[in-house]
Amino acid sequence: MRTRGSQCWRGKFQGGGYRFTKPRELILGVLAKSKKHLSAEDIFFSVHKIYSNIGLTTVYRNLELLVDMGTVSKFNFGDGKANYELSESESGAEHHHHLVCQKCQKVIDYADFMDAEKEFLSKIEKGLSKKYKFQIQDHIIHFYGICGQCQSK
Amino acid sequence: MRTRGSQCWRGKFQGGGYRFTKPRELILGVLAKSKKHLSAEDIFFSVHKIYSNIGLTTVYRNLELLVDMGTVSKFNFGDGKANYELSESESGAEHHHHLVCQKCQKVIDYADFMDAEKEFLSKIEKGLSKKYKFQIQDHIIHFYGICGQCQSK
DNA sequence: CTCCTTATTGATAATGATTGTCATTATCAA
DNA sequence: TTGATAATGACAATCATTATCAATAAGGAG
Repeated sequence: MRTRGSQCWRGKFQGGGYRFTKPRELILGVLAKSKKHLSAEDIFFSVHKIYSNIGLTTVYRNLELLVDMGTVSKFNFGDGKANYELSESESGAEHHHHLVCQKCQKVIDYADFMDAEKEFLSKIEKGLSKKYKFQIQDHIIHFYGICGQCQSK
Repeated sequence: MRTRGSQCWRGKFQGGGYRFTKPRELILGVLAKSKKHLSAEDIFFSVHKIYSNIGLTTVYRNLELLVDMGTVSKFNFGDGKANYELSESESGAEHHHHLVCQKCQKVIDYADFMDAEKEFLSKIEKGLSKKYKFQIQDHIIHFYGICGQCQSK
């Protein structure tokens, strides 16, 4: 279940006719360690510390590729920049969703009530994909509101 | 329940110490007629047809205000631009969510299974807001996948 | 109705995130 | 080891959005 070590990633790339390069290894390494959504720039800076040759363009290019490969998930929380994280199937991370504070833009991950969610999704996914002929691959649930800190101001 | 006519909107603005201006009237008019998520540029062009003085900056400024007032909802579907629509409480529109095609970026609204959703939300909202001290105001559910047209290509 | 304060506007420039270009470099199959 | 070409990085370009600022207009006071 666990995908460990860069050799495993090598195969993913080569299987798709892609090459396994230093930037790709390091970008995935950063994502794997962080386990929380990072912006392209965050990733750029992290990689830059250990590989100062890296270009921001390369980070964007590879994130796009990784999203296409299904290895990485891309989110938009409404602050103008995209965030990326290893997709759950890759990271073994818990399935989770987000609470987005509309004052300070903070994002809280939560992974509670997944039993209730599973029950809910099982009820509707089939119906939706039939009615709209839409092949569902993924879903997100975002709650918007005010976080504790912002409430007490 | 129905909020009809621009005089009703006038009050909303004036109540908040804002003025009721032509651009604001027209922007709301476009949103009210369209009933589907429009980008700032979409709105700009629509208003421009009947009021060619309008500036794109003004559209952005007023959309921001309207979002703050809770009159308009802002979405990010991941295509780089934000989309706006009258919030449900204003438009009387059905509560709905979105199916986002990852190939062609098309967005399908759906309003099915709302009973199941209500049941699900009632189970988890209270728990979430307690556990994370997060005051929930709104939520979105997006399903990502491939739409019918793109499947048959 | 007129005046006056000031919220609002629109043109413009500026920003910030992301994408395109292209010559150079490096991967990996043969 | 070598060669075809995928991938890179520097740079310029684009796209959405935001800041600036002088000119305009909404609406309350008189």
